[in-house]
Amino acid sequence: MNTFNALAEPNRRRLLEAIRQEPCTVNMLVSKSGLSQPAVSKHLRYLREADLVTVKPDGQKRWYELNPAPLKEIEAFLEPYRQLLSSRLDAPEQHLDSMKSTKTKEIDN
Amino acid sequence: MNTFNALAEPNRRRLLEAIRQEPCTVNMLVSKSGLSQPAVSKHLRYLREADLVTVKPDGQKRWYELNPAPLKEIEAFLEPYRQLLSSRLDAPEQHLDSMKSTKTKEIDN
DNA sequence: TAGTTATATAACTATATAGTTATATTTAAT
DNA sequence: ATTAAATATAACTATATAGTTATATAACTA
Repeated sequence: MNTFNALAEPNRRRLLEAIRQEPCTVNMLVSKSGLSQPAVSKHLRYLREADLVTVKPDGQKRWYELNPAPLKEIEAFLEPYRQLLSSRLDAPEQHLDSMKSTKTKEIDN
Repeated sequence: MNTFNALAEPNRRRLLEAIRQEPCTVNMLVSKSGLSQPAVSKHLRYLREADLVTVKPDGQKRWYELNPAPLKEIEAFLEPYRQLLSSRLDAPEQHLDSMKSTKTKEIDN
């Protein structure tokens, strides 16, 4: 599981958010997320595979901690888009191509 | 298709990269990517659904252009990780006591 | 020792999706 | 009018994966 895929799943992002705030055991994450224990364990496996978390065994508990390093890849990907984001973006919603429900195709070329 | 999912697929990231550099027609993207035309069209559909690209019809051609706005969501997600990235990252592997200063540790089980 | 707790994993189901080939649709060219 | 070109989509296959329930494993506890 790579970084992008690991972040693609919303529950996984939430789990990572929880782990970012403080190291968590599986049961803590079960409580915080409302997911079943196997579901959490499975997500944690993917997060481990993506190297986004590390595990510290402590008796029966496993403390999951954040490893933000792989997020550099996302940062790197986003980097070239950043100036476009800041220049184009702050101007509120210029993209008038919302021809979602209308068939009026505002084509000008 | 949401932003995270749209970026999860490597070919789709490559297509977006190409479109970022210059507006592209489908055939241009087929050439650049080596994917089949239906595969490209399918990826473009997801990118459209994620609002990451817009289309400008021009005769039989469709010019696909970048809309970076949805990337703000990724930026927002990454934001809280950014200081961790810069501080922890260069120094390899010592994130043991990252919670001892301000965090209340609420171990409840 | 027996039972309980914490976590992981196996087996399964259901869904999403990346690719394919074939075809439809629209526009351009003859 | 035909034909060709550009693109989209349908139908299909194969794979990944998010969830489930049941079970395995290891560590604690009485």
